[in-house]
Amino acid sequence: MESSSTSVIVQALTRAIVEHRLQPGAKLAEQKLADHFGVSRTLVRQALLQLSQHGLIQLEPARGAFVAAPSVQEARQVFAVRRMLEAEMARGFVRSSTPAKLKALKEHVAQERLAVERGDAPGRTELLGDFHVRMAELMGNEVLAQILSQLISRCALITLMYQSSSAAGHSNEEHAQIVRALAARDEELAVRLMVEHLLHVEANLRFERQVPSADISTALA
Amino acid sequence: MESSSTSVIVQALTRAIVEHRLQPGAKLAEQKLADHFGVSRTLVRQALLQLSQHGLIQLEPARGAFVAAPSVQEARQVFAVRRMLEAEMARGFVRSSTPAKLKALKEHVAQERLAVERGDAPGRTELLGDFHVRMAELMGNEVLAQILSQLISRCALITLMYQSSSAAGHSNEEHAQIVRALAARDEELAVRLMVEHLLHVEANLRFERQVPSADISTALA
DNA sequence: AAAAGCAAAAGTGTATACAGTTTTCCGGTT
DNA sequence: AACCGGAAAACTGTATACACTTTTGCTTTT
Repeated sequence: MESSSTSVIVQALTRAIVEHRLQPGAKLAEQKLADHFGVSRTLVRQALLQLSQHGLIQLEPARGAFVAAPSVQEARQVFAVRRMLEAEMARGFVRSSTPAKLKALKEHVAQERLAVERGDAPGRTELLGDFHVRMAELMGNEVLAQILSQLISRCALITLMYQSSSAAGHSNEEHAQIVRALAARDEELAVRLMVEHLLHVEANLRFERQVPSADISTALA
Repeated sequence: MESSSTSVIVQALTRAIVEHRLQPGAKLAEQKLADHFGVSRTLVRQALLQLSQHGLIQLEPARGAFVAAPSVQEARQVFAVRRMLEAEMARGFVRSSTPAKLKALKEHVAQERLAVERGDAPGRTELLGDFHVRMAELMGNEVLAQILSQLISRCALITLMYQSSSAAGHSNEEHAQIVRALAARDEELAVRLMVEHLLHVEANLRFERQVPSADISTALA
């Protein structure tokens, strides 16, 4: 089993959603997607099923697939889980860190900085999220990395819905701080910085703001 | 979208795998499952795709679906993630606990005890796992509850593969201890007991033991 | 008798067909 | 002019069809 075509579609749609080229609430018609990717509805449906499990789209019976529009409550829950995982991830990273792993993280932060300075919004968002996934991967825990990867995709969608006043540079600086703490092998500092970083990101979201939504039922929800 | 039939199949197969009625490595032929559930292969394939994402089955291209046989490494990763999530879950539970929530947990532990005393192996395994999911649900974090639910299904499979010398009664007693700490609103104790509980469960697994596996490639892996 | 080879059977991967539901759009009514 | 109603179009949910791959089992060969 396992079709490579399906995962291509999943990745393409994930990028489109996370980069905000598909706005929350937008309808994803199966036939149109099938035409676009040059495959049958069968494969599109498999991809949509996966995306719904990742929390990026919502499936409504007999109505179809829509880009997810996470509620404030859901957004807070996602961030709460991220704090749980990533605090301990920082601790574990200190314990299993090597010069090579630290170098990889430092280089990633440098790339983030370039994207921020370049004003490259999509690349910036992707790199800022990937920092956290990269850490999980470097720790060698694939289970953690996969879960985190999905949570961070959802966060990207959330961040773009409740558009923060672009704290991108701030995030990049905090990543740099975290890496310094990891390099110093200061467990408690690394954990604290990570938790505070995630709290900052969440605090910068403007939950009061209503996003113009693609369909009425979402707007009135 | 969203077919109720698919989730029925997912649940039925999950139970069968977790209750060890399907042994690791066993082949899951699509047509046989389709006949058994009285549906077409289409729905079976949707279900298998979901189960593979839950880590309960493995899909091999053009060869089909097989009940997962988690490696020792994967088992340790799953437990590591559980410790991350559940330590902080215990802390959060103390902060948001109410008499009603505590009562629900106490009753659950009592049910576990009955199943242990009754010698009801499948019911016991399910209840011991559900304790952790129930906690997440009572905290009101659905994102956490869903992730934990999947991790615990994987743990049930792992536990049955690396069959521990039945520490079921021990687990039940530790659950009771945790609930007492939650009732006393002792955050640090609750967190410590939870982490130790998970370490005990993991420590009781006999990773050296090789499970008789259903097919050769798995056996030789 | 064991091994290699090949044809038939079984199984997976993708596309298509079809039934049932939802959405759209147009004409009639108030 | 706004609203309601119904037929047509579009779309989803499930089953089936078909091409291609893997497995099986028998036959042939060494």
